[in-house]
Amino acid sequence: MSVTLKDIAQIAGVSTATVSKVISGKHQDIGEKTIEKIRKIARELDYRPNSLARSMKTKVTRTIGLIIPDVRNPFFTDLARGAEDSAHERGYSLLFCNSDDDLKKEMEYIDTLTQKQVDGIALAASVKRNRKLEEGFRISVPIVTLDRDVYFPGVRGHIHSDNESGAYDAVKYLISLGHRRTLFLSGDPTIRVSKERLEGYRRALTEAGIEYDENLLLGGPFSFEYGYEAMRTWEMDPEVTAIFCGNDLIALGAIKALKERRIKVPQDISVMGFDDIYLASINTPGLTTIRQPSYELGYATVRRLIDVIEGVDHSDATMVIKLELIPRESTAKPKKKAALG
Amino acid sequence: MSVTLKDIAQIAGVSTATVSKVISGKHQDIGEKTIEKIRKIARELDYRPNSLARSMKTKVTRTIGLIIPDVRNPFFTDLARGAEDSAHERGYSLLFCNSDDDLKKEMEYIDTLTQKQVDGIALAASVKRNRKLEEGFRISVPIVTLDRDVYFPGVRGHIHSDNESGAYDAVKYLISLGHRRTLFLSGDPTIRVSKERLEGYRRALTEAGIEYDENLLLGGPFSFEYGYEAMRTWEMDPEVTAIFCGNDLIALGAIKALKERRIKVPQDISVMGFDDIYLASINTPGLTTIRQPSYELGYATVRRLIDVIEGVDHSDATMVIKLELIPRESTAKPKKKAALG
DNA sequence: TTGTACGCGTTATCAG
DNA sequence: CTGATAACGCGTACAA
Repeated sequence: MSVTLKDIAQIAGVSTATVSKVISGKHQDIGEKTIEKIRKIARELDYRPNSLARSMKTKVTRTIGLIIPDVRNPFFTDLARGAEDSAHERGYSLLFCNSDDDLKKEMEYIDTLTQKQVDGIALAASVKRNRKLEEGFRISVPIVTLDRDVYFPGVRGHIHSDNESGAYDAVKYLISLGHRRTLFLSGDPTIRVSKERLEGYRRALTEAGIEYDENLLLGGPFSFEYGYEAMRTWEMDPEVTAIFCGNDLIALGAIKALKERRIKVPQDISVMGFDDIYLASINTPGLTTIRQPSYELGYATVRRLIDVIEGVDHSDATMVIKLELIPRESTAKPKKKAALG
Repeated sequence: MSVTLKDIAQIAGVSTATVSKVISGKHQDIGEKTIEKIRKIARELDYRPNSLARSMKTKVTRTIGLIIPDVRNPFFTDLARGAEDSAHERGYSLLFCNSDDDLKKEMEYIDTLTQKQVDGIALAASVKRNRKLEEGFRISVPIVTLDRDVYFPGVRGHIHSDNESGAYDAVKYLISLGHRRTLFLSGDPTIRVSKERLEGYRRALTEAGIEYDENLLLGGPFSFEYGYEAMRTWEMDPEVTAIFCGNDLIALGAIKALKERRIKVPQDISVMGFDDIYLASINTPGLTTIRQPSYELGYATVRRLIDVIEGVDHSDATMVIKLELIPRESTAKPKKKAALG
């Protein structure tokens, strides 16, 4: 059995109230000698407060939940770390949940977290939503969502990247290099981030007076394997001189397939990614991409969440993160031949 | 305020004891009608048990801690996911902590976890240990350690990879291809895993009648950057036809530097890694490596931990995981020229 | 300056 | 079959 306040009180010959005050630093009105005595005993007995009991009284656990689809997705790896750092800095612990993009699992996690009395939840929601199901789901703790849309009632904040502008910048950059026909190898086209990126893609085209061609839109999972397969089986279009990918994994898969088909990147075709995961920088060629500050995203989300929890409420409920273009070696001007058709 | 047992009891006109029994399924001796009544009210009020209160009584939180150096290290990314899956399957939640290889931070985390009354801790300890400090550190919860040595008293199990054999297999494989001089680009040579891998390296050499040359041992951080720098500045030794790296990141860095120096992998020089992180498979060329099942390692560690917690004690206190060689394209027979000197 | 007493929400023990 | 009642460890009015 571990040592409790009562034990200390008994040994010191004082009441638990006194000990409690000393331990939790509220000893404005306790005698110097008693303070010292209690501290000494606590040290000797290696006393550790029981957070559970404390939380029962205070209604505060200093624990928050983080729900993400899968840490192994590099985007969420960094995000998770950012979230943990943010929590740790503010003295909170993080309960770690992988939902596998499964709404049911996600809701079960929310349930568990709620029962464990977390002070709040940072939710990178699963892709597949079910509006009906969600709207009937009662949540009693503050939630801040991240990167995806959620219909749970009671969401207290929303943080996401400016996907539209990011995609716009990407395609504009390709156009500025001289690319007129750019394949958009999107991720799952049904989810919001993909739609937003498509918007950006189209805006850049429109602005440059290039007509949108829906044959240049391909979509699939956000994975290396998808990018690889898509480009392995892709029917070459000699006028396409660039590929803009839904994320870096897709881009890296595409590059691998192109290599195998003896199509040189960037000499024959330029490739752009999205996210700027670590692999993007160490790949050969280095991948030109749109950097999503995923660490910062996780960090900011948890900071916001804790602000909400602690009542340091921010006025604006949703926060949009700006993205940045990182030029590397996977993009170049199209060859004259190709450009001329 | 959320609804409690008492609320339900009041409405149902029974005692909290009765409600408690029904809610937690211990109603062998409760009347059918009362059961139904209570269930109905609970449903209508959307009652959620308060885990904190429950844990206070039962002394069990069904929460465990996971301490790793950094999720962003790909090895630990998978390990973390394996750990979470394992915990989730058994109905446990996971408190997620990144120690940054800092013993002090690690001890602080252990402290917090203890106060939060976790049922146990899975610890992938930081590299830099301090025997003296550790041995004075009292820990009251079961700990299972993972991959690294720890001197905390009270450690209840230890799981690690068979590094020596892994390295032995790697070098033996290189030798079987015909390589006689293999550079060992180790990770931090002062830590145990590195020492074990060096042992394996030497054993393979000895067995093949090749003399160990300490000039062929280089060591540094387990990072891409280190591998890159080391090979960028390496003074070419034409007799060295293979490089065995302390982990995959080092290997990938080395390959990048070699590429820049116009040294072809594997034609001019073979490169082997260690770990088999995801990048190893998608890199070009695919990296021959020793697969450490990091997901499984995390999974097994948590399973063991929970077995200890629940008293399903295993007899053997330490478990060694076998490693597997994954041949890919970064290794080949040395060119005749080189082989002939 | 210190102590008393109660409550947080739950479970367990035992008596009815 | 059901219900008081006492814990669990701590914090906090309020009293002394």
